[in-house]
Amino acid sequence: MNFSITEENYIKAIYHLQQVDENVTTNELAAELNTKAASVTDMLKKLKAKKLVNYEKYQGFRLSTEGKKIALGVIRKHRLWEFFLVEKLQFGWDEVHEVAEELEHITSKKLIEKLDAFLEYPKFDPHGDPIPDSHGRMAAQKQINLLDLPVNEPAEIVSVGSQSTELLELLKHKNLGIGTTIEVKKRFAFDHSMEVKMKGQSAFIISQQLAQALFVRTI
Amino acid sequence: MNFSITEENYIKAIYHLQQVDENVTTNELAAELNTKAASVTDMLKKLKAKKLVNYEKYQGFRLSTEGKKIALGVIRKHRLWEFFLVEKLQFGWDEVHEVAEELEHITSKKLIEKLDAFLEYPKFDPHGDPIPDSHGRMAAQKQINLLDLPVNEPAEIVSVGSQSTELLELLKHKNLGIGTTIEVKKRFAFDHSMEVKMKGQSAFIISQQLAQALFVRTI
DNA sequence: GGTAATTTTTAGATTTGTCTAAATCTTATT
DNA sequence: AATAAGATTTAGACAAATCTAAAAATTACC
Repeated sequence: MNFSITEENYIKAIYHLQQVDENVTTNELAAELNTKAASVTDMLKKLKAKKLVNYEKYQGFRLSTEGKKIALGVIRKHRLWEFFLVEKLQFGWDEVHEVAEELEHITSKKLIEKLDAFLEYPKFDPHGDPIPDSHGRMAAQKQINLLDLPVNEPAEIVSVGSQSTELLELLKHKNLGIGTTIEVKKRFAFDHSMEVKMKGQSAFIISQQLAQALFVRTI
Repeated sequence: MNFSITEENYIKAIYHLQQVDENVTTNELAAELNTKAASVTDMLKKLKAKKLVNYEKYQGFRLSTEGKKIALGVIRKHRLWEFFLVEKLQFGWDEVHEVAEELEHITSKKLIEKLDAFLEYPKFDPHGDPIPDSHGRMAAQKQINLLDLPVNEPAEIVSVGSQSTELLELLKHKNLGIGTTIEVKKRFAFDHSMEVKMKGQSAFIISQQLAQALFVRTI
């Protein structure tokens, strides 16, 4: 079956919200999609009729098995295109999100399989997120939040918590990115800020908000 | 300004019809787009309001200068993507049209410039049609119809007159394609069929309809 | 030049996705 | 357990793009 771009965007958004909390609410989804609760209710009826969500009035909702499959398909396309944009077209990793939001809705199955082969079956996208394979399977990222990284343990940044331009701009400014090696030197309980250090550079302070958006793997 | 996918498809279709006859009619366009004359009239009012067509009720219409610019932009994207699909993703040249119909509507300007660079600024797409540059300029194809090719003059196929799957299937069957060298051996006035020959193969017959769909350049 | 045939446009309806405002349900509080 | 606050749904409207059927304009023809 085929789905509209809007339907795909709803499904993808529900998938992302489910990562945090299995049961998704109307207001949460409206906020995620910059739309109104009433519009969400309308769309949920459609998605329920298509058996993509399990939804009971006033009770919240979650994706059905079929819905998850659709979500993973869209995410696969999104992340493969991001990889293509960065690795082949020399885009910066902080400027590919919007373009991939459009490319992910191209329908050809053959296209995405051939693109995957052309890119030599990458496992992670430029933001460090795993790319689902054609069956929806993806590598588990055993990553922890920078807030939870013990002091003096070098770790590699593997993923960022959001794709907002504001965050990406800040990361660029501080020269932080996927693959950067970083170490926590000191924590300040008052505001949860922390002093961190990159190899060969002097230490600097990052805020709680920023630390929370960064995921690392110890090395 | 930004245009909807539907608007872009109308503009592109008008552009193509104008190649044959400068003044385009409502019915022609409806046939080209597989829609109804009433829908065309509605859209023409919109395009006129946006100053993309010169249109007077009942009088037919043509693209404005601005409209032509939009059309060339869409055609540029379409042909660049076709080139990408064939050269990089190993698609057959007869299976790229539908996919490119979707890709041509991706809006990022930066994407298309980077794609152009990645492909090393190709001048012709896999069907032999010239690719407009970022200013809308394209190489003129001094090509003639196979129907008009003199007997015993070897020529190279540079373009096909339509992208219909029926035509492409026939070409594949006969092993004809862009770049094929061909020579007319004999013409039959009765049905305008002709005997042609490819280097190292025995001659065979092609119909008027097929010959009409092939454009060649003598060598 | 008047009528017939054809083309084009208008009028009114439909579908998809959205909105605001009002109604209804759930949850939190006392 | 009653009420207030908050979340969710319904009702009714709107814009984009489409359709069918009917009206209007153009063109073709005798």
